Amino acid sequence: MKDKHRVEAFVSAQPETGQPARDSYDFAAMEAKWPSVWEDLRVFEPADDGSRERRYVLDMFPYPSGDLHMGHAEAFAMGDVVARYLRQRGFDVLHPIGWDSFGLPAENAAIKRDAHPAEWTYANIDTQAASFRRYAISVDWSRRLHTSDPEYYRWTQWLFLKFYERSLAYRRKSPVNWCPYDQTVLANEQVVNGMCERCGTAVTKKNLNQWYFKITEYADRLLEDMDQLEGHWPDRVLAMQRNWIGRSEGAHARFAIEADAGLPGREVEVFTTRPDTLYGATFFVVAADSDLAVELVAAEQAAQLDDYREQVKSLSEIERQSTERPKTGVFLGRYAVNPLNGEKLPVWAADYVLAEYGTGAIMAVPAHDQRDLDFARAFDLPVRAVLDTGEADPAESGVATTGEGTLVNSGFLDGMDKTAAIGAATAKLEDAGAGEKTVNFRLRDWLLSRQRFWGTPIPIIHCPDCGEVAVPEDQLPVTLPEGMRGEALAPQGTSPLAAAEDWVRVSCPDCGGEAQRDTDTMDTFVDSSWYFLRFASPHFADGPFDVDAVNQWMPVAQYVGGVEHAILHLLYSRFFTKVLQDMGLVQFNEPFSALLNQGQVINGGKAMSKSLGNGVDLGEQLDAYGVDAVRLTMIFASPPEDDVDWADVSPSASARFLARAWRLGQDVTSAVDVDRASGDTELRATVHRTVNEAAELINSHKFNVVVARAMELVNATRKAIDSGPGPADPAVREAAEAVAVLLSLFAPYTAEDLWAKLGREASVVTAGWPRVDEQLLVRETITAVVQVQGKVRDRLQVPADIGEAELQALALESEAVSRSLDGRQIRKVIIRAPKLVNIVPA
RNA sequence: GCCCCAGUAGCCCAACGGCAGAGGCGGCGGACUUAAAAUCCGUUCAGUGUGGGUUCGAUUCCCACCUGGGGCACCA
Repeated sequence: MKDKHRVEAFVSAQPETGQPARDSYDFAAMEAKWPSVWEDLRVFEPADDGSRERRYVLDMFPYPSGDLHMGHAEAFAMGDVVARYLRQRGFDVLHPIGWDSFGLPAENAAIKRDAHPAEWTYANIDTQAASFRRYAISVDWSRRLHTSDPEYYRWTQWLFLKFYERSLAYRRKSPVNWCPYDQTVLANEQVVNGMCERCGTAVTKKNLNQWYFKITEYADRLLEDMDQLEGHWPDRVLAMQRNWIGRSEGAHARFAIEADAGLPGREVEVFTTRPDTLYGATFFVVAADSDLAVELVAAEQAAQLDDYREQVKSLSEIERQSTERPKTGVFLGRYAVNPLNGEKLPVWAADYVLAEYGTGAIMAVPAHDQRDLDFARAFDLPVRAVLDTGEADPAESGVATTGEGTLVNSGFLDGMDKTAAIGAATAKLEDAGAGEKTVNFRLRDWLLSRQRFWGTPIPIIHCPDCGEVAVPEDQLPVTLPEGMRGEALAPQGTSPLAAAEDWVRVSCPDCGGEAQRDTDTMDTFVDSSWYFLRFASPHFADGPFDVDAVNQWMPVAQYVGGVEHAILHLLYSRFFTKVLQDMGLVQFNEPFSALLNQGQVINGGKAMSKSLGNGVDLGEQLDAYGVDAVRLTMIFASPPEDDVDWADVSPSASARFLARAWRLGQDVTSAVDVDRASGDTELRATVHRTVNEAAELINSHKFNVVVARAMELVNATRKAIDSGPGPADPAVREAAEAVAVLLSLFAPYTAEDLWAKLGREASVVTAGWPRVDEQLLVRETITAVVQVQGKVRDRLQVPADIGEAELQALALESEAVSRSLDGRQIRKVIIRAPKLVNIVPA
């Protein structure tokens, strides 16, 4: 760290410095003194009695992966600004904390140490909780929760069963993403560039029987309701969700597959966004890995298809997704009939068509789709352009044309433009009963089962006679089996729970016969999809939450967290909320009204990492500079959503500022009850302007600018004491108290200590936002700018209420103006009294 | 390839369409000191990525491009 030596000097100088009569700024003493006071006063607990308007501020709850790090420090500092501000504004603020305490790392640690995941998990939670207390986040500790507590996950299970009742949870066998390292399945959202999001291993496909949530049923609402979030959520998060949901409008078209060599005729539907190009279809492709391919293939080509499918299966996800790879495929020996023109198209199987998207089959229009064109050129299939875009013929150029143009070679569509042709072709399909307008989504159902131990057991019993049976509500929670630890949890491709034979064996709730528990556990994103609801009534025993409490607090007024959850957690939580709304349990359709993505804390332009050796230890920073200085550094460095580069900031400077602010407290000599209104007008105006502006800045999340304003206020107050109206002026007290309240949002210890130094009683947390006197915001004189053709030529001190004519007259008298006009005629004068005059010469 | 965001001083960053600079870092100078640290005071530095457009006036609005960051991507 570049200013390390300065810091040491600063810190070690603490005990001896200062003039004899003055205390020195001692952050360690403050950190020792105030937490118990706050606890006794219970200032961070909401009254929850309806006496004041409620506001819910929430930080994404942490995963207990060790002690807190710099990233936590930043995120929670941001959330705390909002919570503390709203409290000062008189709202009843709910600001809770809990832990997302199920998950793989605990299990891996347990295997390595021959321990139980709970031991590691709860030890880490204790460590983090202690650090959070030191860090003085203003949360209501009485509402603390952990998703791995049976009293929490019984309700996760209850919710699963409610989804199951509504057919929103179902089990199906299908090819799923499989991580060979973690030995478990992954949701689509957890596969990043063909790799396991968690460990980076290349993901493969496995055909397994797994549980899903039917999130696709909510695709439309998840998309539409984003309108409400517009302007309150970051654009990029909304963009990512839209992208992920992937709505596309188009048409279904049904192609008849001709009967052939003993195989009956049948129909196969395709999805296309370009029904206008139907006449340009020259072949037909089905996904190689789909059942459809096997069903369609003619006997003669069956062996070839088998070989091809084997070949496709052996490819990793990364290889398969590469767009560089040449097109491959096999002819299936069958023909499809174009519903519009009756043309016979050869049917192929290829891996560039995805089984899971659309219908798993496409009509190939090589002239106007690059992928189809690549395929056509690889297998020498015909290319027929049906939209004249004025570009080179795709058959010659090898470049598919996708722009606007006029339809050709297309029968009744000829001469139409693209948009008209899309409508006309779709209408024709509908008339012919061969298709219809439709909307397709990229979003797939959420695969929620995991073959791991440390998670919420799926409350289903498999009975040989009755099939899937829900565990009756009164038997919840289905707790994890006791006594499993260490190696017993090692991944084997099947769930570790399967080895707990006594646990697995149960009697069927329906028939009483011998049955088996489902041995999978839930994705931990299920746990976190409803925790924000539990906080409203964390000890409620008769359901996942008290409906009234939830409807009083929710939706969350301000959610704070990293952008890494842009699609996973946030999409799932939105989905849960909508389902709960449909169940009548909540009265809102979106859980988080506003979202703030804090940036990351990096060091030297790069993410902190062990391998780079550029990690910064939060504990060391706190020891060296104090909690407040670290918090202030995070907030002052940049706007909340930008990254903070620890190499670019100076916590020692933050500490210096805090000390300067805190020292104001010892210079104020007026009594606590002095009449502020009798104070120095100039300083008072500064105070009121600062407070007024700070409020606006916080509303627009410009916390860094608020800190700058607080610095200005401290400077102005210092000047007033040393070379202005002096320490006894009531305005100095007013200013110092305003500093304390402003600081209470960022630097809780310094603020509280300053407040006490000023003779006020704890706590500054509930001191209330200073009332702004509008009179003091009005300036008596103002600097008017005189421009000639937009360039500043003079400045005039004028009364704030000057009239336009008067201001114009003054401006025209200016020597600088006449010099700059240089005899030219005046064409026009623009006046914005009292701030500006712009003279436009002819 | 498509989508989103951002480019202001040596650095981090401010600036309702109206004086480009509020705050801080760093640098420089000074006060205090035997000296240094700490503290305090003062001071330096850009015309806003590029090119157009709208406007009396553009960092701000519009268009195109460049650079950087991020997301999606064989999604029919």
